[in-house]
Amino acid sequence: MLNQQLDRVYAALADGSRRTMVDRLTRGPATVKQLAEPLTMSLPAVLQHLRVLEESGLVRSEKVGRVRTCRLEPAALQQAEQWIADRRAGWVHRLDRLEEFLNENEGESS
Amino acid sequence: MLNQQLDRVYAALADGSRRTMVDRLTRGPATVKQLAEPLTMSLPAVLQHLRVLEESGLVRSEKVGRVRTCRLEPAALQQAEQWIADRRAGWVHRLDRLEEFLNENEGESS
DNA sequence: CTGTTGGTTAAGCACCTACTTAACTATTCG
DNA sequence: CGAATAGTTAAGTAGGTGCTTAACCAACAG
Repeated sequence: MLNQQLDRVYAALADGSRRTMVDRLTRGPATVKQLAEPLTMSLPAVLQHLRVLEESGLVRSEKVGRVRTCRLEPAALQQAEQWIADRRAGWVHRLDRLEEFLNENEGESS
Repeated sequence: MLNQQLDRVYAALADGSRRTMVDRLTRGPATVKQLAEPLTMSLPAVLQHLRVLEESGLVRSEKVGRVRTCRLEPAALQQAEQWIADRRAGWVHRLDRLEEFLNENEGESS
């Protein structure tokens, strides 16, 4: 459940165009046109990226009149950050263990 | 350059099996066999996941005798964490501005 | 030397992804 | 109204991903 959501968030971030879109949205809401502007691809392609971002939960959008306005959903971003932070924390804790010292110095005599 | 590396790190993390492998490696180095143990797939499949992890820079491995030992490369993990942290920081800054706006216009209508 | 363990390579297959173009809808402007 | 704007849908295509099985090699263990 949560695992699949993490899959989608990381998969969404694994594309430069989508990261550009996310980056733009950190500076405030934007229309589809505005999100497309810095990208060198057709509008339908942008729509498909947007769909990936929405399905990952990173972005939410709402249509008013003929304009769709997109905004960031920081909870999903935080979830992805947290997973990494937790693992890095575990790794740091391991650094304190004697076992590593022993492994690194195994058979070192001269 | 760096962008492609980020692509690869996020793509590597976008798979539950690979995250399981990374998680295992936060508890110390492991052989291919050990990484494969909790996963319900063939050894060649695990090798392919390992290759993705190595190409992303998240994992480094070394073969001694017939045993390949893998360990985490936390720099890549930190890079991925940092990208998100930077964007979240930008978003938080924007929130402050919104809050400011709301405060300035407090009680202005009913 | 022989068998077992740990890993590796190759080939094949079922999806999935990131685009494209063409055609279309719905809103707003003059 | 009619044209321009903003977005959407559909269909096709090239290439990538995540597995599988079969066959294989290299390093120990007995």
